[in-house]
Amino acid sequence: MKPRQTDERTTEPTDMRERLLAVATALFAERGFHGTSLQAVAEAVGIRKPSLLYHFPSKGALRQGVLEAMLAHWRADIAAVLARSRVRDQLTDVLAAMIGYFRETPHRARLLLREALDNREGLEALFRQHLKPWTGLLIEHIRRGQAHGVVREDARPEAFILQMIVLGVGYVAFADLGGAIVPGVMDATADRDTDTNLAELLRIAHVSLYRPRAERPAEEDR
Amino acid sequence: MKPRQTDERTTEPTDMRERLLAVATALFAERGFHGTSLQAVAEAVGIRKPSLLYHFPSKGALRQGVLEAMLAHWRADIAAVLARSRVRDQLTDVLAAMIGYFRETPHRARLLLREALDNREGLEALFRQHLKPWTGLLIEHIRRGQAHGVVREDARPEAFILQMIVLGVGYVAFADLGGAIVPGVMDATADRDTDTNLAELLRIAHVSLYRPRAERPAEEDR
DNA sequence: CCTACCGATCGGTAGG
DNA sequence: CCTACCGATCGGTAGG
Repeated sequence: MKPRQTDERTTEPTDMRERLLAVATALFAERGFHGTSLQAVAEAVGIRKPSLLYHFPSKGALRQGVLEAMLAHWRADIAAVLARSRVRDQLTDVLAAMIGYFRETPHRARLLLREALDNREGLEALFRQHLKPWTGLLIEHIRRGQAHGVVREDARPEAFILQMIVLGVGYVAFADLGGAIVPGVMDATADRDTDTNLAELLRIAHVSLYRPRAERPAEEDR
Repeated sequence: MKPRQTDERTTEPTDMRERLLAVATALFAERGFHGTSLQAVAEAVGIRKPSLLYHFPSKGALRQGVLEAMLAHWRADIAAVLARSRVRDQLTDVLAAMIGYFRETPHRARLLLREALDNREGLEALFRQHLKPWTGLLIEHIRRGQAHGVVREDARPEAFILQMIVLGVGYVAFADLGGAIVPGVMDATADRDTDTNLAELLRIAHVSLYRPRAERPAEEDR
């Protein structure tokens, strides 16, 4: 929204800002906000600490920038996901797409969890603005599904979506931890088990949301 | 296992250790390991920092102590939960009991998530020792349920348990964040919605694990 | 975007 | 369990 100030004196245009955001995102995600020093961020992009502080006047401002950049990506990407998957019977497609999206950059899932833990208020404010509208759409879709007899009547739309977000984000963030918790998971080939875990997640979502086909009313268009 | 050294010169016996662990657990959970200073821990129990370092020779040792104390509690409490709920049809009882247990001390759920994020190896080692045997029992129980035709055949026992742990811990840790994510959740009375969310979590678990009663074979004892 | 520098706080030690 | 103290690093500023 704010017109980004371009510094005329610099050789390259200010994509330095974006490089800093990318590096800070990764470091905050892996080591946490308090576990990451400005020095470490600056070093990773090849500048000095005071130069970083020119782009972001404080460490808190950097955090805010990281959070806003992530949410901005979501706005676009979630819209794309929702548009791509024609949601009729397959609301779980949306979930699958979300998880796939997060799996490409597990950074984001971990950063999200961290911020939920130690920056609750800041995250809440951003969520309310950027995420709530989209979850609202999904909830409404579930309600319509219930009216059409496709979705189970005992499902509580809001609570269901909330649980699926928790499950999806948590699953991605901790995908590699499975073997330590449950015997037989991820002891051997990692990819195979990751697929199994993902498939199970989607099965849980699907079974707990949709009525069995046999019990559904005859299907029509729309 | 290690015989705890009792300091003869001290007036009170060394329950100072336990007070330190309790306070450190709370602070690590709320502010994170890197966000908590030894000074803050010492201050909270009313001693000086070097005195803390007498009980725990380093910050890392304190973290380890906190983790081990938590896992030790689990060993006992999980056993109690498993013994209490006669698991026949109601494996979700175990889940409900677990969540109830965590809800009493949300500290533990948050601490667990934090450690999973920035102390992966340390946590893995502890899990492998203390948690895996219990999850193994649950998995075997699910398998038996499948053999008896009570549990859905498409459920993958290991992956299911893993997802339920992620869901349970995540739900407790972020219970108060729901309103910011999903419209209509926790906008009004918090307790009411917490119950709704919990009920939905249990519904999801139950529906996705058990076959509908109608489809089950005639039930016999054991 | 840099060098030079600041006070505060960090985890930890010495020594009793 | 304390006082006294350490070097290192923290986030941030001055000034160019």
